[in-house]
Parts: sequence; structure tokens; C-alpha cells
Amino acid sequence: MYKKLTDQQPTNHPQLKGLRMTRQRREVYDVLMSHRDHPTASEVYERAKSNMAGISLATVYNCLEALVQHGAVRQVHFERESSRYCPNLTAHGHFQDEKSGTVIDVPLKKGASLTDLLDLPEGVQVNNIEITLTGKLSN
Amino acid sequence: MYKKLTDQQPTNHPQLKGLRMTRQRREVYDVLMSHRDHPTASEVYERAKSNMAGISLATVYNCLEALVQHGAVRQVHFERESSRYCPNLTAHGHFQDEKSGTVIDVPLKKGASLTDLLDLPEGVQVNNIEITLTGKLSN
DNA sequence: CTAGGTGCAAAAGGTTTGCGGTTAA
DNA sequence: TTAACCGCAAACCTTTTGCACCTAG
Repeated sequence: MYKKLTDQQPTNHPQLKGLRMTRQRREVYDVLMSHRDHPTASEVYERAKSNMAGISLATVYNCLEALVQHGAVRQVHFERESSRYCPNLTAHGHFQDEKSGTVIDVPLKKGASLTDLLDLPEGVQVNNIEITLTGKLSN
Repeated sequence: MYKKLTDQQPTNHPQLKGLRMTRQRREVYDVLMSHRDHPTASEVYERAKSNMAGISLATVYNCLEALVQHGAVRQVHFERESSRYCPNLTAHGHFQDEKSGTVIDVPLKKGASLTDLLDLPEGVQVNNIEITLTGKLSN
């Protein structure tokens, strides 16, 4: 079970320093943590509404944005799809099944580093890496 | 210099088998091949217009779609940006400079395979891989 | 107390679609 | 000849923004 952000520890999460923890942001964060299935903003909105009737889609977008900016959550992009959100902060990629749309985390093998694999020009500073695969799950 | 698709060899390009080569598709393809700088659909549209006054944005989208479907071109996605298009069909990733927005190809080191790096579940079939990096160029 | 969030509705892009006329093969 | 494509404009969807009110710290 993940550590829920309570009123007593609103900004204690290592990634949430300096982020003002409002009810709506907490709700959005909790939605992402409780079903780690890479929902879109609209899906987060639907789930958040069941616990917090008045929340608006725009607010969900704003909350997701704030969480992403503070490094609490990652945004994932697949072709022709709206953004999805992932609370897994470890180094990993994503695989999407073409038929079902299901997204799964794909961990990096331990000790492996993507930059070992790539011929990057001298002196570039990499701040963000996104690895997305699409294909078919065996099932 | 790349091999221009002419009327004499409209579908000889290995990747373009079965693709009906209209004037507009050829123009769009030529735009991508002559400036390999990962333009967006709107940028392709602007460039295509200078050679083909009547072409419409919707047609550019349709042509890009057709070229992507036939594997002649790849679509690249960066956070918060509209799709960009890349005619480089070799295995490579993309790096975008945060300040200028410039996108460069990042080749894989030879002999390297991305799947060596990832803990993929048994039996998945990977059809497409996208690696996108963002950060700062040294300059 | 007040800087910063929220809700709402409207606007802003980017991309897709429907239809009547056109064209590659 | 004709299935497929193009041009246009309108529709569609996701995401952002402006403004008045509200609230966490």
C-alpha cells in the first residue's frame, strides 16, 4: 500500500516539496496511486468525480500539470492518443497492446543504462527519457 | 541525395509498395526528404505550399498518415507538442533541445539492441519503439 | 491574511471527417 | 474506367485560459 498524503503530512512526500496540497490535488494523486493503469486525464476525472462530486475536468488537468511539474507523476505519450499519467518514478518504459490499449510498465534490466546504448553528441544534458513500445501481448 | 520518386518509378521505393503515389503525397514525401529536420504537419504544409499552391492542410495530414501507414516515414511525439515527422527509417531515437526546440536523430550504438535493456514479459511482439530524450545541447 | 488554487465556460490548437469533384493506374 | 484521393470547411477532442470566488498555510 502506498503512503497516503494526509493533512498531517501534506508535503512530506519526497517529490512533493513545495507543492501546495489541496483537496483536489490529493484526490488526483490518490486516483493515480490506487489504480496504476496509466489513465488519461478524462479517466482520472471520471474516477475523481466518484469521491469528489464537484471537481472539474479543468481542475484535473491543472492538478496533473502541477504533479508532473513537481516530479510526483510522469506523463506518457502514445501515438494518436491523449496523454496518460504514471506514478511509477523508477526508470522504466511503457508497452501498449495494440488491440486492447492496455499499458504496462517495462522495467529496465538492472545495471542497464539507456545512454550506454545511444550515440549522444558530446556534452548534451539529458533531463528526460521516454521509451514507448507498441505491439501485441502474448496472452 | 535521396532518390526522388518520379512518375517513372512511383512505387519503387521499398517502403512504398502499394501506396498510390499522387502529386500531393510525392510533394509531402519530398518535403520530408529534403529537410530532415523533423517538421510538424503545419511546417510540412507551409513548405509544400511553396511548390504546390493549392495543397490543403487536411491533405497534408492525410498524406502524412498514408506515408506513416506504409512505413515510409515515422511519426515522433514530444511532450506537449504536435506530432513531428522523420524520414530516417534506421533504428534511432530523438533528442529535443528544451530551449530551441531543435530535434536531432540519436543513432543506436552499433550492435546495440533496445530489447537487451528492457525486461519485457515473455512472448510480447514489439512492432514499434519510440525513444525520446529532452534536455540541453552543449553548444 | 493573501498568494495561489478552484470551478466554470469559453477559446484555442491539433487532427479528423464528410462530401462533391478529380485523378492515378 | 473507377477506386481512391483531394480540397474545403466544419466537426471533434484534448488541453489551456480568463475571471470571480475560495482556501491552505
